Amino acid sequence: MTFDGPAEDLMRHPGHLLRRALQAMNLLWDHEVSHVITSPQFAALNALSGEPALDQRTLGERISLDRSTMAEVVARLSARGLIKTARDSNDGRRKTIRLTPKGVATLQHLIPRTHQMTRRLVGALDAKEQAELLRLLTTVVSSNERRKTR
Amino acid sequence: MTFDGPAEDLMRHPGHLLRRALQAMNLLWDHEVSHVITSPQFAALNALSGEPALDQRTLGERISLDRSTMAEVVARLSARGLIKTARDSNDGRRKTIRLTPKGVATLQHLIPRTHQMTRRLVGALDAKEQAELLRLLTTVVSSNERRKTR
DNA sequence: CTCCAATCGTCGGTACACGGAGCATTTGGT
DNA sequence: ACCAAATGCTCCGTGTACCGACGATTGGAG
Repeated sequence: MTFDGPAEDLMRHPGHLLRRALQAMNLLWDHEVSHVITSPQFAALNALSGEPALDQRTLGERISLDRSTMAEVVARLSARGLIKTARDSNDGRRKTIRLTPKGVATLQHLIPRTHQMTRRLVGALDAKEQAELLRLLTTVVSSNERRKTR
Repeated sequence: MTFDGPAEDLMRHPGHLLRRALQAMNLLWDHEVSHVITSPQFAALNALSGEPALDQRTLGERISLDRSTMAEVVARLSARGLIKTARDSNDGRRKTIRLTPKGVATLQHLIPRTHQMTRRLVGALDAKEQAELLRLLTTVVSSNERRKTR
């Protein structure tokens, strides 16, 4: 028995393709959106624009980040002056997080760029295919929803 | 002007969905495949099964990892005794990498588990949709191929 | 044959991403 | 009112992932 190629063709593994696709997205993000604000940071700002004064854990649930990662992202956004944190007066355990005016401005500034980035990312697909990709990914994501965010 | 929700619906951003999908994949990987060998590590072993004695950089190109990350993955696989590295006698800069018997055995052992993991990941889609997802992701990945791996 | 540019690997720095342990605070059951 | 369980955040350890800089080595131009 000889080896003509790898044991598995990774190009047929959705997991591998997802990793590659996300790498491409991150690369495009740096070029087209910002090399300062990352996509998880953008997601956090965006979530706060709809629900101000979220506590850290809930914010993490909204954008699907665990506690540890959320803490780091919050620290960086805070250091950049895009958000402000405060202890919840009703619950001393919680940290409530709010956008600063600078955070709002940054978010508004980046939104068109994210659309441009998306166009480049999926530009090789026609409109129908783009919609289908969105639908399939949404199905995969929601069917694998995490039971519990530690 | 009031805010009824976030400025953007991230569920319509392919980039965000890719991140979520990859998170789901990684979670499944831990449960269904191995919490010791990660998916990039598996990819490396798999690539080596098809092309023994690759140098570190080329191995990275095969599975789409940059030199720094590849170095770390190689170090971990080496520490686990799954690969063996040696200086290339023809080119002192290069490190050639080979699977050990233990590496081959581990790869063979994990392959069925990766398929099981994939079934769970995309199980909510029918066969036709799974094939379509694979096709769309492949198109996105190849249309955003990196020009140069630093 | 001798430099010089290109190349390979390393290292340090930054940023996600997650689990587990630990601490403070809150809450629910009695 | 009290204490135990639950909860929110932090800290630590591990593992991708990438960039820029650096040293060693190679190979080609002159």
